[in-house]
Amino acid sequence: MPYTAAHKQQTRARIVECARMLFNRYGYDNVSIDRVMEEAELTRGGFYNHFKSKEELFAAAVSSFLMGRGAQWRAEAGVDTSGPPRKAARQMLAGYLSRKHLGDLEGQCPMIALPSDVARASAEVQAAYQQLLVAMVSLFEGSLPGRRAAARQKALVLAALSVGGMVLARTLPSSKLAEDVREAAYKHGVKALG
Amino acid sequence: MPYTAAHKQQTRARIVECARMLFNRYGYDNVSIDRVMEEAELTRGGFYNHFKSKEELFAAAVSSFLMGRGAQWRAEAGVDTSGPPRKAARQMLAGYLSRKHLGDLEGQCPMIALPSDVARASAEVQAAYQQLLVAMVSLFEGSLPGRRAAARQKALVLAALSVGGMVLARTLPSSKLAEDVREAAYKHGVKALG
DNA sequence: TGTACATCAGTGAACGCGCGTTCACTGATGTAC
DNA sequence: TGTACATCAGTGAACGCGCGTTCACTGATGTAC
Repeated sequence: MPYTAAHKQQTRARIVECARMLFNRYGYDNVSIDRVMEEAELTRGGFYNHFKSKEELFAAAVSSFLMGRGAQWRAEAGVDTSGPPRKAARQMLAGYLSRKHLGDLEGQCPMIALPSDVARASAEVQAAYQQLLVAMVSLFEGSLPGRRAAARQKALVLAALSVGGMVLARTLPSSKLAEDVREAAYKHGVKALG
Repeated sequence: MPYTAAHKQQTRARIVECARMLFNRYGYDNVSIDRVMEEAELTRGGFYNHFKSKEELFAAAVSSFLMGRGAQWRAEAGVDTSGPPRKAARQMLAGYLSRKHLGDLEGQCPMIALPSDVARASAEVQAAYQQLLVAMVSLFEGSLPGRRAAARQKALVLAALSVGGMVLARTLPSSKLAEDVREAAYKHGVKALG
């Protein structure tokens, strides 16, 4: 067998990572396969050795965030999931709703960058999006005291507030309003986490 | 002057309304000018008699919701802005986070349908989006008692929660989770409104 | 009241361009001997 | 250890197609007489 299996895997991962960054910044429809492959220092023809369609790449790109760039994101934001859950949740909230995260077009969470793109995409892409939400909800839920049902409900609210606040802030023209929304969501979240 | 000014205005309004519905359902990039004009029972060539670019149409489509389809939306949802503000805010919240609104792809609020499209569009489009948010925040803010600053902050949180809850529910595959997010956001909103 | 005219909303062919995908190929590589 | 070979990751030209926009035109209409 020429080329190792690891070599192909690495190439694939490089394509996915480039796609994730470009989709995040420009949106799914505005990024061509050519552009992704060029960014990965490859030529377009090889794309279909790795993916059966552009849509499959989309799912892989969204999905990759959790363990890939998202892990780095958590490290940079100081989110320590091995410590006390309460502390981790507070760190997550602070990092997620930070001004830094708002401005990080390529590194930001795909839940913020791509909601309407995903809403119109295949079930596979939506499933990848759901993974991200489930991870966030679980982190919040695990940090909340009291009965399970109540904690889960509160965690869902915190997730909707976090993603919603950031989506709004990203969508508005850079303005005091955008900053106010982000700030208000953060402050309310901190209070709700306790 | 052949054709009345009103005639041209009406044609323009028809194009904008068709565009709003199509953008809402399929997204800005997935709807061609040809498609919009066809839906409005016109041919593509006439488009540039009314708009200088597709992007200008986008801004008009988002902007049109507030006084156009949005007014109808409020009427159907039983939102009575001429009555007590408290009551109007409760009606708005119930309508906005309703299952019916979630399923209404063409008639839904553009803040839910098009956030990432708008985030990548021109400042004019983003300004139109901001109009919608300002209207919602004002409605909530006016219904909340207490000091202005606190009421405004609470109103921003309610808007982030409402839009965020619906954006997440729309983006997830139709699942229990989507329904849970919508429900949790609604229940928390009701409590926060008081 | 009836008619000729000027206006401009609307038409439809055409433009250059970039898209997702296919395909015959090339050449770097791990393996068998 | 050195070499011939089979594999398949990667190449780049080509495909049909739909896009946003332009433009020379047509013909329905309100107005002047």
